[in-house]
Amino acid sequence: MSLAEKIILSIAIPIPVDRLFDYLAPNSVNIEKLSPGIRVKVPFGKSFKIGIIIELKNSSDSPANKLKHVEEILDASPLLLENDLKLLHWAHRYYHHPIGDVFTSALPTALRKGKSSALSSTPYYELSLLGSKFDLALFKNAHKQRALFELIAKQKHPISQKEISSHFRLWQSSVKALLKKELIQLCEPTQKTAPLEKQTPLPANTEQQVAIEHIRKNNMHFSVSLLDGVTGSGKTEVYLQSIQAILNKGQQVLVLLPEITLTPQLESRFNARFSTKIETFHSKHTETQRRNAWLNMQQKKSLILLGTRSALLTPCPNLGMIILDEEHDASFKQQEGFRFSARDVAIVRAKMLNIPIILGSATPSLESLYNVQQKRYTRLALLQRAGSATPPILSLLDVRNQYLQEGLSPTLIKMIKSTLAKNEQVLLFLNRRGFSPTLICHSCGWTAQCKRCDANLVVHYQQQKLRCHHCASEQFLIKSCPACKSEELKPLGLGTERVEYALNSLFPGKKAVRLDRDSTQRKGSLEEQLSAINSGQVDIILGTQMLAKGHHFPNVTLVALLDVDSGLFSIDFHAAEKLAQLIIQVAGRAGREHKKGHVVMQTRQPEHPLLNTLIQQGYSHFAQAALAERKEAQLPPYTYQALLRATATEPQLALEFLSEVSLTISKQAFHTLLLGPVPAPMPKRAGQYRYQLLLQNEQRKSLHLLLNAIVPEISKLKLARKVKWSLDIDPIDLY
DNA sequence: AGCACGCCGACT
DNA sequence: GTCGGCGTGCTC
Repeated sequence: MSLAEKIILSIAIPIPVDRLFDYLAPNSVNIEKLSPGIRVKVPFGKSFKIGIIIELKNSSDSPANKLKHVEEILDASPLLLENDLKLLHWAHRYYHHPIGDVFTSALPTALRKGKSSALSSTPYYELSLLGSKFDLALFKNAHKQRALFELIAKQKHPISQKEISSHFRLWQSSVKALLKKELIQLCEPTQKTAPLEKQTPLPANTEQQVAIEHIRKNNMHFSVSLLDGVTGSGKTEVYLQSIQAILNKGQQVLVLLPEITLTPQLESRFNARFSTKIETFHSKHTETQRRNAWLNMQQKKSLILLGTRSALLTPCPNLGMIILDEEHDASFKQQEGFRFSARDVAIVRAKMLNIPIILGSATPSLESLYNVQQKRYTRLALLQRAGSATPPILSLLDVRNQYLQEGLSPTLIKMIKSTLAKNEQVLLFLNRRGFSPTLICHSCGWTAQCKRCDANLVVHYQQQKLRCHHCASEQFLIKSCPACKSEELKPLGLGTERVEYALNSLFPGKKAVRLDRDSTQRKGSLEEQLSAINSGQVDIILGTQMLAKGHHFPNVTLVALLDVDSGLFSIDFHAAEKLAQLIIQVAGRAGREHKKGHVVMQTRQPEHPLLNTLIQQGYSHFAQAALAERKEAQLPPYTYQALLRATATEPQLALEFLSEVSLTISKQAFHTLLLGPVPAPMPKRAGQYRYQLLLQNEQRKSLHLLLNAIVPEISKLKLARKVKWSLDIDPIDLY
């Protein structure tokens, strides 16, 4: 037992400075209580900060008189273990982001702020009551109503609002009595031993069996399986059976999803299958809930973690597999601060741990398909739809020289009518909310622009507002032109709100429902709408992006994308890939179950090669063609990019800053292509002027050597303090 | 990031 | 005369 008097601790502190800070160990602390991954409270400047021990050493590079003592050791044992630290070191090097930020990003906020890392000793019980299961810990902490509602919401079977109210009244009166007496008898400790399967696995088709078998055979070592499965092909069943094999080995599984909205669906399928507790981790949970889920995994109390990007870095000391669903989805990339790709970091994590990772998607990213070509990943195709479902028929609808009624061509209107006549549902997709994207003066040509952005103000007719979709600006809908005073102001172009009006007059007696960010703002309203749709009370579903993910509409047999052209012309080379993925995802909403689905896309570019390859030969041919184009143009994944962005209230500041950086780089003899500085695609946003400098190299290594050399130089530039700048490794959009 | 120090302009 | 603007530098 030696005292740690001469021990120096290198601490990662969450400030935007890419270095560690050295501290002396607290007086008379046992050296065995110190190790990397433990949180400490340290005096920093005038105040205190929570940091993480990164290294123990015998001497410091900084002068001894500068060193302060650690104020407090916060954890009895490391929160981040060796493997976690190794991964974070890698992420720090790869993303060139300040080390303190990177390391603390692995912790849930409660732990970042210094909350205790000891789990409460309340045992976990499941209470079987009125057919529902409850977590006693939650029940006790319950602030009556809220927790009760949460508990009800955790039920596996959807229940109506009415039922909730009546159950609630019943419980409210008996809560106290229950807690005191009956509860104890009703409770059974949850089994913590090897989880049993509750529901037996579904019979797998041949393709599924091949996939499951391949994954099972390779589940003892690192391997990347790209589960390329069309909508409805049963990817989830492959996940479930693969997970079971890992659980049987007593190991943990990390499952990542792009969005919170998809979590409950998957969670309920997991709950139906596994008797082990499923931890979920996403932004809708409270700090305490997230802390508990995180600690339960960290302490091996739970085996399955289901979460979004923010769950990726949760320590799992016995991790046996990672699954990342919808791997092509852009939301796996963090778009601010520490801009990591959860997919790429997950792959590195799997590699470091020598465990398998499954990437799932109906529309795999070009990078992943490229990695399949390079034999780095194994593609496991699921082409058959489960049951008797047949794939939808995709076709283009040439709308040139057609009279469009609020964006709907006569042919489409006919198709909608005949679908409705068969008592089947129609889904209309338009990725633009509001009434119209432009307000124009018919007499002088003036258009309503946002003062703070390079963007039009969008007409929101219902609320009589003009709104900017890029900043918080809004104003009342004006009646006369500010430039010429004429009253000839016309909404130009099409948004979902406008189409909704049109549908009501074009199809009287039919019920249309609009699903976009505006119509689903109220909490729970999306769920209400979805259940109305699935109970057959709705004839036409109209919506944006948010329709494309996860929700199943079994009675939809016609899907129409009203304006596919707006996605075709973009300066961003990712646009074609994104559009194709969107089209296929939206198309996947149609024709499940037994009914044949039709997907039509209105376009004025019926000859467009991308669209034609996609609809005639499918996504995978499209992807091959798109990859060939990328190769030809020397774009990722054949080259590697880093994007340096700068914003400032004065445009020349941002521009000068990037010019200086560009100069610094060109002085170094790296063969890196410099593109820019150029204004961002939207040069002004929320009053900030935006510029960017793109770095590209054929070798990832050379690019990173360059970044290693210049990132510290960038931070030293005087202008770096006057602008907001960020570095984006492997950027996925240029906005 | 957050804070202090410091050097300039316009106010009781 | 001082209050306070934000440019600059530092934090173990």
